[in-house]
Formats: sequence, structure tokens, C-alpha cells
Amino acid sequence: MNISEIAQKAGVSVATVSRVINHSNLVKPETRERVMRVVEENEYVPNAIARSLSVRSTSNIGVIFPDIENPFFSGAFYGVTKAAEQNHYNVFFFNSDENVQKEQEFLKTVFSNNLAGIIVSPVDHYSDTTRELLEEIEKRGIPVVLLDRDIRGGKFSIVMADNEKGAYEAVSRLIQEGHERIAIIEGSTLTRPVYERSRGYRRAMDDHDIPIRGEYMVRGDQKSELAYQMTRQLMSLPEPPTAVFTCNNMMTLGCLRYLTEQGIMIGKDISMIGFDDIEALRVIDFKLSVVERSESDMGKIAMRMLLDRLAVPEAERETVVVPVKLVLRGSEKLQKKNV
Amino acid sequence: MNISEIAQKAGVSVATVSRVINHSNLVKPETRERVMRVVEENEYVPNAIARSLSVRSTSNIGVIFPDIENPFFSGAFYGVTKAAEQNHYNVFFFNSDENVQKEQEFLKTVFSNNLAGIIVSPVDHYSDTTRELLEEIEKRGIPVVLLDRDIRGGKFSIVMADNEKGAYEAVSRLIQEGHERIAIIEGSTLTRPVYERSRGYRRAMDDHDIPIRGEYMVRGDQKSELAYQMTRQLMSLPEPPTAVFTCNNMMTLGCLRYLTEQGIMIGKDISMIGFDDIEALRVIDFKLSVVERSESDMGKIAMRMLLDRLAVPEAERETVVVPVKLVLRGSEKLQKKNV
DNA sequence: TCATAAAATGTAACCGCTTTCATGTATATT
DNA sequence: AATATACATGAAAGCGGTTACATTTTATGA
Repeated sequence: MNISEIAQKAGVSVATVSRVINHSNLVKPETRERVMRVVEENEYVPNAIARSLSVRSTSNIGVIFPDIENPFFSGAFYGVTKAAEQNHYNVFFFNSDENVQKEQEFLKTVFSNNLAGIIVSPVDHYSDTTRELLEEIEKRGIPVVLLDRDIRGGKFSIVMADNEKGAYEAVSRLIQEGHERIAIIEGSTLTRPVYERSRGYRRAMDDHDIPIRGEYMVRGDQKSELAYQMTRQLMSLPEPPTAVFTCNNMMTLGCLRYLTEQGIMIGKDISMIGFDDIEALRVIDFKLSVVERSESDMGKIAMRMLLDRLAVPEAERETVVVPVKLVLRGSEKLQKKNV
Repeated sequence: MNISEIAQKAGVSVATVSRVINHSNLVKPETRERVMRVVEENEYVPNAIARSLSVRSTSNIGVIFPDIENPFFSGAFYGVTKAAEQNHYNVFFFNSDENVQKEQEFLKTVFSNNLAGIIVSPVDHYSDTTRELLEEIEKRGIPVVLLDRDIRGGKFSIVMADNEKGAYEAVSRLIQEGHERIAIIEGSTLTRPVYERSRGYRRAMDDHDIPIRGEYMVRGDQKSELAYQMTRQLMSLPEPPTAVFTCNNMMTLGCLRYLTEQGIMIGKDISMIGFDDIEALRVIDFKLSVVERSESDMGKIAMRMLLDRLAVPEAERETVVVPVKLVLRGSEKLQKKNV
């Protein structure tokens, strides 16, 4: 069933049918009625592909995240789909697997698929190729919104958490608890949030006149395994840290595993605060203090920003910083006062 | 840059360019060369929308899951995107939010978006409307593959886990540990996996001649809260159960929370086995025995089945049952022998 | 009543590609 | 050399809509 069949049955031209289904106001009420009746009787749904070809744009947006299985991203993705649905947009998803090539591969399909806009969390902060692709996309009038991670030298709309503040508050809190030997397990340096969290740590230490010791700053990635090893390394130091701040949820778990395996009690033998809440631990009431942010809000905001840009193409690119919250559940404490 | 500009620059007709980019073999090697050079020089990428309109089908598949934040679904989704990517398919994602209306809303857009196929995990096993929509889709030549959940009276390809066996083995194991007072926290009855897990429980009990007590069979949903309350209810019985089998990961957590809050030690004061592994607990080495299955494999298999149907439209609809594995980590044990 | 403006509708080109059918050209066959 | 055959290419219709422009209908005012 296509538009000309409907036109024929309703005894009008295809142009009129098109006007009716697009809510144009230059069609007589009775005609509209008649056409609508035929449309409903035949359960006619216009072909979105043909429409897209004609208007040279779609109602589809693209989302490229590095790892949909990471609760942060699945939460953000949920927010995006929710907001998209409410505004009658469809969403294409692509998982870059933390792989720059794959990410770029997908970015190249943006034009041929005539996407209305894209939301991306770039794999590599330093990739010039990715930046150039994104700039090309913007230049051709397709809005880009970055989520959580940005890209060096690029000028894009972005929604991010207040990473530095989150880290600053977490570390400050540990200091208030009396700690001086505070370790940080950083993520891989390829992304901005990692950098900012690290800066928050250093600023908190500086502001409280606590010297930063290189051996307490170790680097993990996005997985738990390396953080596990790094924790072992930290705890094997002649003077092991008395508190640790972990920069993302998977690393928090890796760290936690080493500590519990060794029988080191969290919030008792050692203090700990992680970045990002871990639902499973929260649900079982495992007392872990964390820096929390709303993933789904970040997704919704990203979609909203995209819609704004779509509505007003020449609008300014904006940066939205989502607040973080330090949620204290006890793991920031220390019972044995061996600080 | 479109096909006719390329044709002009290469000094051939659009038909020839079309043949070149579609790898038709009836074009002279030299011509192909020449066209390809122009294509590359101009970084020409054919417009997928126009192509779709012309061939009346896309390389897009649709995925409808009830809750992308649930690790089972985000894992399965990862598998789908992985397999799709390898076969040059794009994936549209839609979150039904466990809401039948939303699910049906999306199913209606399948035609207008000319999707090549869909993978769905239906919200409600008993929804005739959903079944009819899916049948209509199949009838119009668009393959449907169900994942994890099926639909009453429908004859569709499906990939599912061996739910009954998983439950049977888990409960049998609890029985072997000496239990007789075994409770089950079932999910909401709207889906088939729930029914099968429940049946596995009953069969295990029957096979070992243990009478099933109604007060030990309680119903949760997909969330942790109700399971928490149900666990309290179970533990408040005059004769509380000595072991509990929970039918999905969120309920496992809710149950776990009540027990730990009450100071009831898992694998010591009470035995427990859950359905589906919980990564966070595994990573921190929390000793929870579970029935495990590979979510991403299920997604990959679903995509593979879709591709097969796409290649051979008249192919039989098949049911693939993915094996489950009982992973014993200690929580199935009981130390206080008060059984 | 008629000229004129405004509103409603229709005609047809176009979006960018695929593909059938017609045509032209090279190769093989006798 | 003439004819048949296979191969290579092009012209043009079509996919299902939208929309600029032309045309017809209706409303308005003198």
C-alpha cells in the first residue's frame, strides 16, 4: 500500500495525501477527513525510506559507545533511547569495542545513512582522524554530541560529569578521615574523564598540603584485572597506602577483589571510595562509598542537546556538566587507627 | 557527491557506476578501474537510503528488548551488534521497558523502515496482539527471531537457554546437599523462561520425592525489591526454607540483601543458587553459586539465525537451545546442619 | 455581477539509486 | 567475409514519497 493507491481510493492526488499525512494546513477539512478515513481503513503507513530520500534527512540518530556492557554506558544508552522515543526518533547503535578503527568505520556511514545526528563517546582523546571525521560531519550540518568523553582540539557539544569535583571531594573526604597515604588507581590516559579525575586527586592533595607520592599513583584501564594487579602492587609497597580512590567501576571491583581475597576489610583495615556506583553492591547493601552520577540523565541530556541543535542548526555548541554526588556508606572510614 | 557526478567524471553512465560499486561482473576491467579511481578520489559513498528505496529492503535489523540495563540483555545486545557488524548490518535498538504497548508501537514501524529482520524478546508471553504483529511481519517476508522469551501460539525461530535443565540441576544439587525445605522465587509469569524454571524446580522436587509446599513458591518480578520482600515473607514462616533458588539476577540480589541485612550467612546459615551470573559479585569473589549461560552467544546466535533466514527465506524456523552451566562456588552448601 | 484575492488541489520534477531492455561492440564460427 | 554469440554499456523507468509551481475552486468586496 503506497501513497498513490491511497490517493486513488480517496479520489485525490498524491500531493493532497502527502499534505494530509504531513499535517499541512492547506487542505480543506472535508478532504482531510476523507483521506484520513482511507488511510485508516487501509492501515497505511508512509514509507520512511522514500520520505527520507525526498527530504534528504532521516529521523534516525546514531549512538557509538565503546562498551554497551559497561553499566555506565547501558545506563546512558537507556536515557538516549528514552528521549529519542519521546521525540519520535529511532536510534542506531554501534559498539566500538574501545577500538578507534571500528569507531571511524561507523562514522563514515553517517552520511550514507543520512543520520540526523550522532551521540558518541570517543575511544581515543588523541585521535586526530576521529576528530576530523566528527568535524566533517558537523560541517555537513549533522550535529554531534559527545557523551562523557571528549576529543583533543575538537569543538563539540558535550555532556559530561563533574569528574574533577567528584574526585576532589572523594579524596578530600579521605583526607578528613585522617589519611595521608592515599593511592589512586587511574584509568587509561586516553580519555578526558580519567585525566580530570586524576587532577581532582592531585588538587585535593595539594590543597591539604599532602605530598603526592608517585608510587601511589598507578594506572589501570577499563577492566578489573589490571586494577587487581595494581592493588597488589600498592599493598606490597614498604609503606602501603591506607586509602585508595579508584577511577571507574570495573577497577573498583578489581581492587575490591584483591583486598577481600587478602582478608583486608574495607572501611576497617583500609578506606576506599570508587567512581561510579555499582548496582549489584548497592542492592546487596555492600558498604562501598562512591562518587555517583546519573547515567540515564546524561543520555537524556545528550539527546536533548541533539534535538536543540536539530531545531536551531546555528545554535552554539554547549558543554553541560552533570553534577556528581559523593555517597558515603562507610568504606571511607578506618577503624584500626594505623594512619 | 552522487552517482551521476561520478558517472560524469568517469565518462560512463550511472548504470555502469552502479554495476561497479555492486561488483557486477559484466563490466570491463579497464572501465571498472577507471570508475573505481574516480570513486576513491572523490571519497564517494553510495547513498544507502536511495539504494534501499530502489531495492525495497535495507541492511538494517531491529532489536527490541525490555530492559537494556539488565546485564542479560546488554550482554545479548552486545552479541547481536558484534555479529551484525561482521555482516555489515546496522542495528536499530528499541527499549520496550517491559511495556506491551511500546513494544507494539515499535513493531508497527518495521514496515515503514523496511527493516531486513528483527530480534525481539517479547514482554508478554500471552499477548495476542504482539503475536499477530509478529506473524504479519513474518508473512510479509521479514524474518523474526525471538530471544530468550517466546510467545504463546506463535511459531517463530527462537534462541533460548535450557531453563528447565538449569533449574532442575540447581534444585537437584540443593537436594543432594540434604535440603528438603527449598524455596523458589519465581519471576512474573508473563514469560516462558520463568515458567520453565519453575517447572525445573517442580520436576527436581518430584524426582526426589520431596513434597512441594505452596508457601515456598513465591513470585517476584524483574526487580530486586519484590524479591527482598518475598524473602522476608519466606524467612518469617513458622518453618522457613533452608535453601532458596532465585529465578533471575535482580531477584537474586534482592534476596541476598534481605539475608545479609538479617545477618543470615549465605552458604552457612542458608543455601542459595541463583539463575544468571552476576558479574560484580563474581569479580569481588563473592561466593554465589549460579546457573550460568552466555548472553553474548545468545545474541550472536540470534543474529546468525536471522542471517540464515535472510539468505534462505523459505528455511525452516528453528529453535536453538543454548546450554546452561551450574557453577558451584559454595553458596549451595550449609554448615549448620539444621536441615 | 464581476474582478480579484485567497484557498485548495493537481501536475510533474526530483531525491539517488537499481535494473530491465535495447543497443553497440568485440570475439568466435563457418 | 558474413553471421552468430557473448560481452559491455547506455537509456529510461521505477522505488514512494515531497514540493515548487500551475491551475482550479471558493471567498471577498465593490
